[in-house]
Amino acid sequence: MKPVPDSAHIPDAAPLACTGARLRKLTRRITCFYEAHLRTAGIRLSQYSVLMNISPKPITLLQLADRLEMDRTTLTRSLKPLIDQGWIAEASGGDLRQRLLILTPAGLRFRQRAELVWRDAQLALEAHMGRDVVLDLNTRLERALTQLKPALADDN
Amino acid sequence: MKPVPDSAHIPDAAPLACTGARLRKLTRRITCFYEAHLRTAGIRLSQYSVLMNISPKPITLLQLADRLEMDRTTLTRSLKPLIDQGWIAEASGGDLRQRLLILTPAGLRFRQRAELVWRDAQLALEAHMGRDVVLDLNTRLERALTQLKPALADDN
DNA sequence: GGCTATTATGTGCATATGCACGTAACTATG
DNA sequence: CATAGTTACGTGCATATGCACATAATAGCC
Repeated sequence: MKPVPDSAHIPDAAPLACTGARLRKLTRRITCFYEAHLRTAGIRLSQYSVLMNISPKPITLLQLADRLEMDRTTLTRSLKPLIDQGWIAEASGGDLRQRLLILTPAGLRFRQRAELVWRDAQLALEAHMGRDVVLDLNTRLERALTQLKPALADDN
Repeated sequence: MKPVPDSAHIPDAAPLACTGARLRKLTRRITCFYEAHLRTAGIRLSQYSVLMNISPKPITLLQLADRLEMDRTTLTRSLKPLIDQGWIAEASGGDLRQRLLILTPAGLRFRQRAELVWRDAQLALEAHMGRDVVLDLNTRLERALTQLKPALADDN
């Protein structure tokens, strides 16, 4: 039997290796992987995410940002190229403060093409890393996302 | 017994939900979490990573980038604030092409303080998400990193 | 010893990221 | 209905990220 470790000298609560650094590293690599494919469609991974989360039904910028769980101001800037391309447009509604965003018909068509390319990328990733590894990773990411809810803004 | 699925209609190889999008989302949240702590030390998470991967022994920019597994040009720019703060300096060596980087004594002192703050952040993350979840996540990230080696630059 | 291939690095460009600050539009209240 | 508070948003700033392109220094070869 192993002796109970002396918590004063071998702290049980020693922090794990930096999760943040690992995450960033993996995100860099995987983003590169996806974008190597998506480049043929002329779109970035984050832009693809935006397109997949918008529909012809108007949605405000804030709502879209919430859905994507990204910073409002980041989204503002991410929209520009998508609007320039004509894939997303603005509808006018009652509240003059809000921007109502919609997926245009051209955006829908483009999205369908992009989806095929994304699919290739995802399958290539699964083939490269091992489908079970990717599946497993997805599960853990999902769990982590559940455990770490959006920053509940310290506005209290 | 379940019948063998008809692969023509229920493709067994249907791609998983976008791993890249999840990763980016989690990275955003976790980076925010760390930085909320690191802010008190006046440093960014990525800068902290750089400091933890450099020593008083000279290392070239390319070697450091390889060690951090980040793009060379990203590192170039990340170094600026660290050099401005006096935490990292440049030594001159034989090959005039390369920048030899070293951790300064001030950098070493700062790093020790920053490490305490990082430790708080990591422990807080573990407390918030559940230590087992974080441990598990770390394991999967590590595995994924192993499976997805750096882009082997298509320079062949 | 020169000419060429290779190597180490910087920089422009286009996003991605989020905080602090500022502003216009809407709402609630007296 | 005027005023104060709230809400939805944009923008400046400081990085983060990586690709394409440019350049200086070194190495190899005849």
